[in-house]
Amino acid sequence: MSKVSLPQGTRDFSADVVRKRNYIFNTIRSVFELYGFQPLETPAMENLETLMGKYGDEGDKLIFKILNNGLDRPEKKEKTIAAFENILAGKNNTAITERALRYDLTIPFARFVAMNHQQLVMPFKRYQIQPVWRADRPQRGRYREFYQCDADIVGSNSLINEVELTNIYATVFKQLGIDVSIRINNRKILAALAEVCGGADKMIDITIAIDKLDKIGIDKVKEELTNKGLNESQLNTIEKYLQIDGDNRSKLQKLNSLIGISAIGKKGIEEIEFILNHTSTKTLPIVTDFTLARGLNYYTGIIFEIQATQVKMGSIGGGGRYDNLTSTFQVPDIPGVGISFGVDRIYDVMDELQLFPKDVQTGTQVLFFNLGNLESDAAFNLMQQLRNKHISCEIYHEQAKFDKQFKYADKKGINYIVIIGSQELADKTCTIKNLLTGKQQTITQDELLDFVF
RNA sequence: GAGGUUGUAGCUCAGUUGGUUAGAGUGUCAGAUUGUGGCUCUGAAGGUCGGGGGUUCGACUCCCCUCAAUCUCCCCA
Repeated sequence: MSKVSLPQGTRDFSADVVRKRNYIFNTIRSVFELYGFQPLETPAMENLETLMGKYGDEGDKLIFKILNNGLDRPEKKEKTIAAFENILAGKNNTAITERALRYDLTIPFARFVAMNHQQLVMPFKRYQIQPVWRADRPQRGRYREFYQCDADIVGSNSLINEVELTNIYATVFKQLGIDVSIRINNRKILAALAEVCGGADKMIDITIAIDKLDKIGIDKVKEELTNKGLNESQLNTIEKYLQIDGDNRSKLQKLNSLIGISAIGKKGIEEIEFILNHTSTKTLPIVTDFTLARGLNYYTGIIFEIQATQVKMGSIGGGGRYDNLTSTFQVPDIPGVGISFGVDRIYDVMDELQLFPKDVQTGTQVLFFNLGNLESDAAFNLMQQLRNKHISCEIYHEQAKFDKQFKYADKKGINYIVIIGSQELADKTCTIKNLLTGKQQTITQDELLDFVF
């Protein structure tokens, strides 16, 4: 074992992995652009105070903080020690750390909007594909450095935006070849359930409990809610709510009879109906799921979650509507709605189902054999001309036996080799061989430049 | 943050109740093979057994600590 190592939860990506990941990134990016979203990049680090308090207590603990420089300067000693005592007491102290690594893309985006909202053309549609860092305990599919791909629309309350985002999900996963179900729900419906159960203040407890339904079963959910102080008739309502089934339309009908008396519940149902009416459920795999809650507390309307249907895996995407994105940055509430793609999990799903196209791995297309000084000079010249035609080529790094040069091409997955030896040099020809078919032909050097690889 | 499992060559893994010089397959490199690869054969390199400490005459093996991977909970992508 080597002594050099990687920090916990981080990874190197070798060529074949990078190519496959780029295939996913490029697919997502091109669809974002197709729908009129603009790119945004923000710094790897933010001021600590920008991030703290935005992700809940658990989230705050998982933020990577950056140690200030110059703490060892003698004149700062007293201050540093005092600040360190503060840290030990569980408080933050900017004398020791005032910057932190980006934890997600949403809060930096909110910060950006708060700083620039007067210049931005509203509604502002941005997408962002960058790594984020979390001091989480790594597990399968969970890392301390991973990429997020977000698209958000801010400054508009229109449900057209939700429809567009639903279509983006459908388009991306269709292009990638992954069968998914797009589960949707509405926070307003969850709020109405809490209201009807006589405990509007219990909404958080109720949503956390019912979100676990498929994991722990209905009895455990009821048990958990009893412990939170819900009574028998409230539990009955929730049980009826959880038993709603059928297709999307009949689910909404049953839901309406249960919580339709609540104004906010009616609104929530109407919003979901709007999405269903403006998308084709024949082609889009939209499934209403009233148990869907999603962890982040800032969602206020429609929420999404994407599940791969052929592989057992956590969600590979999610998002929703929020009404108060910028309020914590002293800017009047700007509403928005956004979605996110989990690239690392999408990669795992595609790898398992072997969905990556074969040509993803094509690197160098042509290898020129190196058969001597004069020969390689001629090869060099031709190689540069091919490169000008956007054909990626390389020349073997030294004169060597055929055997070695063939094996090099084989290992690197190069499909064509071009041989220019003394004979070809004299004739101004070259021999080109397709390593997949084994066929070879000798053509003039001029013809090589127009060869279709 | 709590608990469990695992860690031996680049990779996949053997290694007996603690016993002398830790093995195999695969991969790598060289040769058989001086203008036609993938096969075959021969040979070589590659490990202070994740790291540190302890018990012992003696530790890959037993104990403690630590690091990493992985699983469950929590939380999430």
